[in-house]
Amino acid sequence: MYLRAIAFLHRKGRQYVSSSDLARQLHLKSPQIRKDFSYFGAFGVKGTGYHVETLIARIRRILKLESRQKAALVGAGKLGKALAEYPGFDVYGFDIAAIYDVSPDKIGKRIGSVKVQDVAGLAGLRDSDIRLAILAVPAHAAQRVADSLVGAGIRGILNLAPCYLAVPKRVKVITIDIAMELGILPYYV
Amino acid sequence: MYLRAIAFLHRKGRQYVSSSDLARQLHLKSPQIRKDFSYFGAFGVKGTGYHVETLIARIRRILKLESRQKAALVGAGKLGKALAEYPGFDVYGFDIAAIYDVSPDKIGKRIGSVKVQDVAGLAGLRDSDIRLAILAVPAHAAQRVADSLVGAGIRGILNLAPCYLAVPKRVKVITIDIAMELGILPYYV
DNA sequence: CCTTGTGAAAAACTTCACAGCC
DNA sequence: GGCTGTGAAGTTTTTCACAAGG
Repeated sequence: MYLRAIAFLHRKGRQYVSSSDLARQLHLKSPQIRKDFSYFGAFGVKGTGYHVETLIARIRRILKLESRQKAALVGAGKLGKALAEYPGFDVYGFDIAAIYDVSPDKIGKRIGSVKVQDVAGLAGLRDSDIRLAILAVPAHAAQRVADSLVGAGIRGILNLAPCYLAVPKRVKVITIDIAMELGILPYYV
Repeated sequence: MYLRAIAFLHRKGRQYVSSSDLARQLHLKSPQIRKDFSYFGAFGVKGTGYHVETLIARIRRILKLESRQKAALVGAGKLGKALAEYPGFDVYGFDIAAIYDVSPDKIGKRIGSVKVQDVAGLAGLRDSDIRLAILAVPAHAAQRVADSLVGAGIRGILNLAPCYLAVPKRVKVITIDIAMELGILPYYV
């Protein structure tokens, strides 16, 4: 979250940022931000703020994002295609290095520069250096694919299907349920 | 969140569910769930659990989801198109009732049964009963569109662009930054 | 025996306040 | 004057423990 806001300032050529600047932008209180940053190890400059580039490097290291990482995408439907060509992953240093689908119509086609492979071959991920996967398949197929991903040595799954996934503890799952997020809006209006 | 899990049980024909069942499924502790439900007003049956249909009705009422709601979609790019045809919104009772884009290539075309309109006409939303919007435009355009939406009387925005939006307090914004979510996975693996 | 509902204890998080430094 | 770093205070959230009911 911080990374996005700070990277934005960095692109605007900003050298230093103060906790209260960030607080305003992120709708947080400034001591909150200082406390968070102090967990990273203190490196702010009193009277000036935090050095933007140092801050970015520090956060990247904590998130283990120093080097570019590869991720696999499973599901080349409309959502999958949109994600495959989404430029936003680049900011965090991610490359979509493999794409899988069940549909024979899609297998063999290219999305960008990546060829769509048969999900049946998911196990082949074990021999690659891909340890993250994005799941953009229908909910009813999600658990099955997740099992294959786990079997293929995947360590983290970003699940776009509206369901919970049962996985071993060593695998981290983050679920984004877009419809659910929309569902909580009426509560506030 | 509860709604998704409970609706799932409902489709499987389950009549009652206990707090510990849900806890297992949602990776929470059972007293947590009982406490949450008790805020809704207690209606569990001791020794049996909660009546699934009553629970769904109760949650829908709290989230103001009793009747179907309309939402506008701004941005008919790849992501926008994927969302427009995403069946998941239906579960929560949402209809995508209007779609907007800037591109002349897209304006006038249909996505599903909805015709894409020019964003310049966003203000026309004021005369409709649409009070929620989904924003699927590039980050650099998001604030501008958000301003138009606010001007058109929109009360809630689901923002898919990786940026913060400045809006009046009466408007609720929920931002989903898919790349950011992927970005926190390496931290855990 | 299985469950809920809830007060009390514990933990986590947030905010405040201010000393110290540029 | 403007800002960081941090202990202390305050607040919210989570967990525990258990009485009471089907």
